[in-house]
Amino acid sequence: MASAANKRQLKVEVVAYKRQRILEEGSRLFFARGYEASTLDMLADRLHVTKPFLYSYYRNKGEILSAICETGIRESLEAMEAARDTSASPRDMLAMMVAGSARVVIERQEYIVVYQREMKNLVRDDARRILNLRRDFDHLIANVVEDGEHRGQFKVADPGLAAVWIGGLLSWIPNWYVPGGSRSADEVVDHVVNASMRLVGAAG
Amino acid sequence: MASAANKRQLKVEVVAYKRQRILEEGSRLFFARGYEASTLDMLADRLHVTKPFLYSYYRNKGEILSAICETGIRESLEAMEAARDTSASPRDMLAMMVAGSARVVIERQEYIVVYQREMKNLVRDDARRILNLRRDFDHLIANVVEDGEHRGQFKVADPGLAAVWIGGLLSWIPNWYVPGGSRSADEVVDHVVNASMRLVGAAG
DNA sequence: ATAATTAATTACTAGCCAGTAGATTTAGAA
DNA sequence: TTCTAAATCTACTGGCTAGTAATTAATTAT
Repeated sequence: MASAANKRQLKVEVVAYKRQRILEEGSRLFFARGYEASTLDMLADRLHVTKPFLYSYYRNKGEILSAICETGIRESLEAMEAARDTSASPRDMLAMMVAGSARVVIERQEYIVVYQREMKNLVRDDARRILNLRRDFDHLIANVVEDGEHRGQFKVADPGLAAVWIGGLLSWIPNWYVPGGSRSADEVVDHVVNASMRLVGAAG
Repeated sequence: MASAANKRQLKVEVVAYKRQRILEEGSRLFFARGYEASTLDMLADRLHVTKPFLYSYYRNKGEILSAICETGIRESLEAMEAARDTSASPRDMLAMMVAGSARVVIERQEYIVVYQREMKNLVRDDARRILNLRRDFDHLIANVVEDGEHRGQFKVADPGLAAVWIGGLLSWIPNWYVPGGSRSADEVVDHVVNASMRLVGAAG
């Protein structure tokens, strides 16, 4: 039988679920129509609720956007951190990092595209917080590239720049990968990993 | 002394200049604030004119956006076509193509970024017209990559995909090149050319 | 000079939408 | 069942902006 504590716990989960559903539909809507052109009434309709419902889960429209942007970059970052925390060689580690975050980009296309496109609509504080995540992301790549360079596995002029290039490849995926199209997600991941390896001048 | 024909000619040029100035300030404004968040009154203010002035040079806000997007992609395309119309080897031709359009991207950052970000706000016909320019752009790269592959100068699995990657590198420039920053425009062009060469597996 | 035409402005409206106040329904506790 | 609190909805508004009609200013032609 359900104790009071269990019920409280359940309620917390339900709230979290509702917040997540708002982001899910929000990311699809903003992806399809753009942030400014999307109205909260549209978002509410898609969720079969009303606008004030949204306001009891997020303070305002901007907070929904910032949560979407943060989710996209944070999940990519987490995939990279998981790869960093192995003891693989720089070469394998970079491949794992790129593959991991490529999978996030593919799975969360809408979040990533909205993040890139609509960043400019974030209020200053949100923009800074999210920019810092982005910086962490770039540093993670730069560090492993630099490490590989020192160990002679890579051949690059400027590890920081190489990291930016790789970030670019990852961000570019949604521009050409069509879900359900001729290329499978795994193929796409392979291509991105290979392209990254070429960019850092990995032998092979 | 000015003939009637000369005056007519001059007037045509003045109209063209005004239209171009609208695009110039429009691209800066849309770049800085986003298309939807920019109002025509803001744009008019920057040009020291009034909103109805704009309406006598463009039918509506959307037409200004589409002209900006088209300018960005068209100039990049023209730079590529100029390189194609030489008799250079695939390797040199690709380098010239990438360098040429990289220079356009650097010079016209605002146009390019607005094009990428705000494409979704174009009405159907404009979107199609501009997408076709984009296709031409990709095909131009793909053709030279394929040619180089056949002649053994490049080593790629999928020329079409390699073209997309290179397009991605070019589009990514505005995300890290800061005008007046530590890297000169020429350095940036070199980096992009080198990265492109690595992506197509050019020897050397 | 002056009439005619072109260019640009002032002053307005219609519609849209983020955000909110207050009513109503639903769920949980006693 | 009835009472209380939480969740959600109905109904509204204030501000903003694309687009326009009517007017004035500037050019050009006669």
